[in-house]
Amino acid sequence: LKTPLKQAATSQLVLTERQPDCQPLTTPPKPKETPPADPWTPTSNLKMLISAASPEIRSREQRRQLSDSSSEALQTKHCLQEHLLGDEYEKSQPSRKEKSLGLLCHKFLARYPDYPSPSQKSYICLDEVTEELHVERRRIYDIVNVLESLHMVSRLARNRYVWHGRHNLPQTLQALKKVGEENKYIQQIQMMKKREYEHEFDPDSERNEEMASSFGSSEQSEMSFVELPGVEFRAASVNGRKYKSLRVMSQKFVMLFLVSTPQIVSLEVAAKILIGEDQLEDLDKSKFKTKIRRLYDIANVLSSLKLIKKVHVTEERGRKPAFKWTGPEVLPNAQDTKLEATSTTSSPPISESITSKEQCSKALFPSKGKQNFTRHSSLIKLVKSIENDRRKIQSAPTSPVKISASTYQSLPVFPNTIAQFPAITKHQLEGQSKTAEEMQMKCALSLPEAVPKPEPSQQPALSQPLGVCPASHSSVSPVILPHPQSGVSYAIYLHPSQAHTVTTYSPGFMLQPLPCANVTGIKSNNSKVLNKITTEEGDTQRGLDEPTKSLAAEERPETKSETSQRCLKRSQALPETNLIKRRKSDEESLDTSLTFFPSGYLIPLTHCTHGNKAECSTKEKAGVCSLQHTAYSSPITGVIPMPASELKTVNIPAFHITPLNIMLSPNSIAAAPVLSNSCLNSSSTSSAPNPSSSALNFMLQHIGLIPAGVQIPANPVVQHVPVSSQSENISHSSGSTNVQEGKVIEFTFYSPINESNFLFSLQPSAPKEPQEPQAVTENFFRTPGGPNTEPALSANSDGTQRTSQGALYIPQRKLEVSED
DNA sequence: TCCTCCCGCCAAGCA
DNA sequence: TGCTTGGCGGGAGGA
Repeated sequence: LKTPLKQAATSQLVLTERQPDCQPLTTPPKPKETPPADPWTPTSNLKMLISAASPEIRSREQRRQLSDSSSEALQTKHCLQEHLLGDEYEKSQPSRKEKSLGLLCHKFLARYPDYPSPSQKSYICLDEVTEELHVERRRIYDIVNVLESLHMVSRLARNRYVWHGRHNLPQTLQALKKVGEENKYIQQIQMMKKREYEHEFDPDSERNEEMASSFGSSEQSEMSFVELPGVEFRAASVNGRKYKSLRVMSQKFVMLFLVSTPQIVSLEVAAKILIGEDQLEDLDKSKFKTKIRRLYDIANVLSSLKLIKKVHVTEERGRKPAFKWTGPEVLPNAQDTKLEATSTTSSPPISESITSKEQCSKALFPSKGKQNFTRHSSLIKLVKSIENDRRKIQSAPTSPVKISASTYQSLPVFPNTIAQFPAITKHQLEGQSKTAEEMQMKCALSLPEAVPKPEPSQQPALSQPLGVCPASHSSVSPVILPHPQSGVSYAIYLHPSQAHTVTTYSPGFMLQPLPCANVTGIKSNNSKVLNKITTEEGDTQRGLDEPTKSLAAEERPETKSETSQRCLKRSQALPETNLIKRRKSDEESLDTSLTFFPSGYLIPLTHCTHGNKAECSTKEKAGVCSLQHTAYSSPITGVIPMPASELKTVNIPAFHITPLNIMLSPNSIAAAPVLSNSCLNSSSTSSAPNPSSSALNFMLQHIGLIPAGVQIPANPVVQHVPVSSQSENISHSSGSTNVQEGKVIEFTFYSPINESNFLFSLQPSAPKEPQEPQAVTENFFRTPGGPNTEPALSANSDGTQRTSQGALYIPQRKLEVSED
């Protein structure tokens, strides 16, 4: 940079030696590094000596100078510019992007035709390529390895490859798809997601370990390179490294796209699956990172080949990088190719052709497990008509939209698919006016969550192992509340934030996933299942969003029109889908079409045992198991769900109930039927005690719905809970809520004793007076006999007076309940 | 801060 | 033994 005059004058040769160093693509100059006092580096010194000693070398250098004169002039100019602009030099260097593997791959591919004439083979000489593209050999290997995995090139000899172009691509892709199916990548993806959710909730649970082991065992352990006949694999390192090579990884990566629907694979999932094939247990961060790095390498090349395209999948836990398959559609085993997959999997070959529909059902009904049920459309109609009959029996007000929405939300956790399940199944089975593509899309959209799902209607849901339920779906965290005095436990279903408070507050509390109903609304399901996919270009987004929208749109009207039916269906599935989906974004997603209204609620754990379909059907016969029995057998009962639209109206998002106030008096505990949570594992349909008014009253008193003195007559059949005349207490203690913003809250209440569901409507007895939010909350959770124990209440299980009598004014602002 | 991924070390394996 | 091949991870540019 600031060469001393002395040296500049010393040797023209040295100068010319240095000038080419300015070339960006050769050895970068390091002017700054040159110590001003000693510009003679050992290298230059040596070169000068050699040059001086050998005329031949000198003349060669001169020739090179001449040949490069033009570019040199430019470079000199460049150098001068650098001198002038100082650290501008660095900017003149090719940016990182310009050196990207993707761009390099583009350059590489541009050298060869996509479909070379078979008669004249193109050969690739690595030396030439590296020289012409001005890259390191190492980078070319990255490209060539991926191309090799697609049989677009094959290695001929050292330094020498043959270019096949895209001739073999269809065959290769088909082979890869086949192998991918054989390797059950779909299941692996599902398993992985499931595991992920479980892990999020319960990182050290045995279930996770089981899952991990099953995951590890289910996948192919030593899948090797998938070859095509005639395109043999002649890697330099045939053994050992072959199995870890970028080639194999690339093939697996492609397989993931080919087998999954939609053909979108996130890097995270891909990396985990690829690691899982080695050993999932040793999944450490560095390994994961390395895998991700390699996947980026592969993805870059595949992107250059226009086989995939980068997208982003927005999930509840953030934006994830993913890639979407944009390559040719691979028909599922349309024709049995003469492909030879050298996979060592023992999976039997797939003989039958798999239609997209079948894949769909495959994804939704994984073969393992007992969830492999579908409901025939006729059954759906049957259920519908039953439900209609029930509606007729019940008065119009008894088919509350709100409750329906809530019950609809009280969907299984598994939700996401379960939520759409009936619709999907219906579509699948009826297949009316739906194209196969649409079907596929639907399935696809539900795939991300397509863990093995139980069919709601056809089996006693409680027989479902708890472990199947991904607890982490729960939006409402069930908190097991052990009570030392009674030796029994309660489950409180809380919003995560509340749950957190609880755990913070009381170390004795323990967050434990329970098989409880998913209280999240369908929208949240949708939003999760139908991950919002955004491409960088944005075009794909439209395309992908559309099905999302359409599906969501399809769901919404149904929510109203077929709510009852869904309620029925889902209520039957509740026991096993008792996990309440946990979502951090619950509050944020209140603008969604449906959501639930979180609250704390004490539920004796007996619920999980008592509620089952058998009982339900019994009740149904008796005309008691109304559509509200969505809450049936589910601790969800305490959750007060509301459609988001309504929440919007009353600004409920801020409604929080601090669980710290949920205190049980020893007396009440003693009075309540409580079982240890081991009963949760029981699938027995053990008969509940005879309907007991004391139990019912206990519950009602505990949630502050009736004063301690009020007794509700026990009757398995619908009861009208007398409205307390003392309900003014709660209203008078309030202070801030605008009457116009008040809202009727309805919710179902399941009495494990009565085995009945009760529908409650809450209203302030004096709507003119604003209510104090805290008072409301307190009354919700106070122990019997406490002050202000009489909230206005009308409750019945047939709901006949529900809307007309009950109205609780929900405070507009956040309810903050101080510790009691 | 996290995502991306370039870069080059260095070991395995081949000629 | 030198060269080719490629696994691997540090760390830097970019978003």
